Amino acid sequence: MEAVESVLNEKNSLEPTHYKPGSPDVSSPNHQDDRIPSEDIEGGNIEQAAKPAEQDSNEHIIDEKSQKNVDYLVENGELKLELPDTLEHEDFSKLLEFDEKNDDDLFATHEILQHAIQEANSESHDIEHLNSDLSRQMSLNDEDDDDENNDENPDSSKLGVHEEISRPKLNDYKSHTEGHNDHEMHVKEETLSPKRTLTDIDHQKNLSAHDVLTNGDAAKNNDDEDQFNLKTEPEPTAAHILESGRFSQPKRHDSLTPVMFQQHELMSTAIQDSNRQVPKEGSKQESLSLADEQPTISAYARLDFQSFTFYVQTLHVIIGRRSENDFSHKVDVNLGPSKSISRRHAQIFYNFGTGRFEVSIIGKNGAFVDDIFVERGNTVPLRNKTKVQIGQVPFQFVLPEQENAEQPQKSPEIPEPSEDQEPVSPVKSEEQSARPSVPPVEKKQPKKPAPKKEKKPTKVPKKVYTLDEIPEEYRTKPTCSYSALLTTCIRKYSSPKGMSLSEIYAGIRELFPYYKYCPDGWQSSVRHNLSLNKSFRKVSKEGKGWLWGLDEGYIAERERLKKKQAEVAAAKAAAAQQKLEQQQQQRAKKATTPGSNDIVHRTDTIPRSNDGKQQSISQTLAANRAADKKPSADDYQRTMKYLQEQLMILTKDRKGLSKQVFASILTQALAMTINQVSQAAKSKGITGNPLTALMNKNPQHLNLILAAAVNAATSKVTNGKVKQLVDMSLITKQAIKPPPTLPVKRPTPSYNGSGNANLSHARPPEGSFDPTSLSRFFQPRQPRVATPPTPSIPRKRSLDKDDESSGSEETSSSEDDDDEDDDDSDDDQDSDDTDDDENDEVGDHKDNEEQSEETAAEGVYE
DNA sequence: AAGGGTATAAACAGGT
DNA sequence: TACCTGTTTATACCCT
Repeated sequence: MEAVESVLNEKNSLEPTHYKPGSPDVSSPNHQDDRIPSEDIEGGNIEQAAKPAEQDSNEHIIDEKSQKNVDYLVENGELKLELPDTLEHEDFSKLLEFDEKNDDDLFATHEILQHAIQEANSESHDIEHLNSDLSRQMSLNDEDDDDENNDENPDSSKLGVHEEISRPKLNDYKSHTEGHNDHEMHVKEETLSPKRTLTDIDHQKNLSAHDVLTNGDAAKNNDDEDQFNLKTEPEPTAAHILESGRFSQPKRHDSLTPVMFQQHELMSTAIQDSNRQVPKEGSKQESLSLADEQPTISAYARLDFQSFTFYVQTLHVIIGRRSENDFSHKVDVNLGPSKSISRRHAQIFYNFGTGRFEVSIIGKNGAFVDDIFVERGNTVPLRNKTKVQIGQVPFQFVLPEQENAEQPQKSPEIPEPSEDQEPVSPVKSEEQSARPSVPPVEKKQPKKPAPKKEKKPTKVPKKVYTLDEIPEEYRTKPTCSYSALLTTCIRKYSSPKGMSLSEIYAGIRELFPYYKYCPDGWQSSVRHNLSLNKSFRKVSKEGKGWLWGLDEGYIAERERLKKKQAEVAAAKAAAAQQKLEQQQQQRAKKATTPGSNDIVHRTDTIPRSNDGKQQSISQTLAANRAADKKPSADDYQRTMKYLQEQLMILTKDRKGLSKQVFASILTQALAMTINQVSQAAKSKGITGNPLTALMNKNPQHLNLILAAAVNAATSKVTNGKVKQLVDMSLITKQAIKPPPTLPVKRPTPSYNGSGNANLSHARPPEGSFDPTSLSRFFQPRQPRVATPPTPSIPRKRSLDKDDESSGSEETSSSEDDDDEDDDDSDDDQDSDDTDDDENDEVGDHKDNEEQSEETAAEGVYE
């Protein structure tokens, strides 16, 4: 308590600088209505009073056209800054180039002056100012979205007392022209300062140690007026505060005395300090015609945006995004609706502990301070002319002291100005920590011990996102390969001249935001791919790099090759399967031979189906039953021949499809048919050659299956452009070439009886066959759920691989082609969904897209 | 088990 | 000089 008392007696002061409002008439009476009556505050109603005040009076959209209103508002200090809606993109886009080179231009727009006049204002947030520190601390932990309430509530009670003191009064601003008043105000505020200190101290109690290192120190040292001296600085390093050596303010400022900012001064200083363009001044002059007569505006500092100026008249300013009708949260400086800007993106506040203004980055996208990226949760000091960029909106923090260097320093305490624009280093400097306290004097004279010639800390390390910061859907890496990624990207964004590497990077990030958040390294892979994968070629040279494009020829060739391989694979698969079945049949046959009790025995030898699983008893039995069936090298041949012929018959009408496409369709259809029939039979424990059996027994049905497969394949291959090649409605009536006479007399017994769920429809004669039932065979392939954790984006392996896998072994036959199959599970379960038989919808857009992309992108390095 | 395809990382050279 | 771009090499993993 002693400390508190002493603090209260302190003569620290924090006073705003006085600016001349841009508006001509300043004469209007103070408009205190919107301000929180001190009674309320003192009476402990701060919370109640504060909120309405914030919402109602803090934010007014300035209509540049209604100068009158503006003036009025300005006068009353109510005016809050908000970007004109129209400013949004185009205007901001100019600011994209914010960097040293463009500083001048950026800040040269004449609009600045105009806005300076109109928007000099913001005031109030009384409560907040008081709490600057506290709210800062708190907000650091805040999520972007839950905001102000959290900030203010907790402390408001304590703050209330200080409120009256710290709150700048508009009256004062007006009377400024008479230098004397300044003094008065100054004094007035000094008395208040101590309370702030108290507040700070109080806050400290409530804050976790790590949150308030600086303040904590201050509290300890508050014995005399120097309580805020740098003594407390020693370890000002709250985890969240990053400062560069040069920023380290050796000493704390006992007070922050406001300086009068006069418009004309601003202009001139601006010109000389920042090389601002005269034109700007001119324009400003226009609007500031009354400059001389105008009262000054008290402000601690100001924020120079490209097209307006915001005067920091409170000790706590929230910068963020607010949509037009959203008054749910307070924003002192509205940066527009861009989603890249958080609703509460940053807050500027005066840190009594360090005696300077600081900016805390609250927004999840971080911000740039002097071109250095500062991520959320960090706080950096603000020096004169510190550049800040939030989203795409840059602005400059300007301390009056610097500007009015000529003027007698009213406030030696104001954070030291410095001409240099050295960037803030995210790394804490040794200097700072090493230098416990520096006499106020020091602070002024030597620029800074930091003779750093440092240009810029080499490179800003990319922000490392925590999981929470990454949108859920962008946390997992896309499953598609880089080559697919690149192909897609180039297809989508490239101009005929190609895309530069950086454009490709950007395109990829755009396509897959995952790459916005993931650590760097993928770029290397991208380059590697561009170089090695022949799908990509250099189109033209630009600057130091090339513009990249696709080698469509190569890609087409690749595709063709792939299809070919797919065909071969399918054939192989079919052959393999056939062979297998033959073997099984042979064994089964043997098993049935008299005197052999080796049925059981055989069960051991045959037992494994291709998938390596133990054959079930029923399978074994089925195999045994089929044992007497004639081995079927012939069958196989015959069946294949039949299928091929039927395919040709069914697809007489090629609907203009190219040979290549057509071949692909046939291949896939054949593969589908074989796999599905075989699989269905297998799943029922049927051995033998179900295809042959079906062919023999019910060719009509087989044709239906074939037709459905053709349509599915067609839709798939053509990406839905052609839905069906075969008219299913006619298929049953279509002339069917009779199956070749069989050397084998009887149809596969095994198939005969039981049939399987899928084939069961075949039992009844053609007439009763419901083609719809086939649709389930050819459902569009679902993205493989099996592929573990990585979801959001499609599967990864290329088409050809899938094709191959389809044929490889029966195990996989069940899930054969990625593209054509549907999972087994589907077979039995959602057999009769609403699919139309004929148009088995093959894949949704995405599926198709991906497929084609992947297909095209199929990357082969050599 | 071998080989192909792909992902990563890194070294290096040349350009800006 | 720092950084970007492009090439090349090496290694590892997965899949067929």
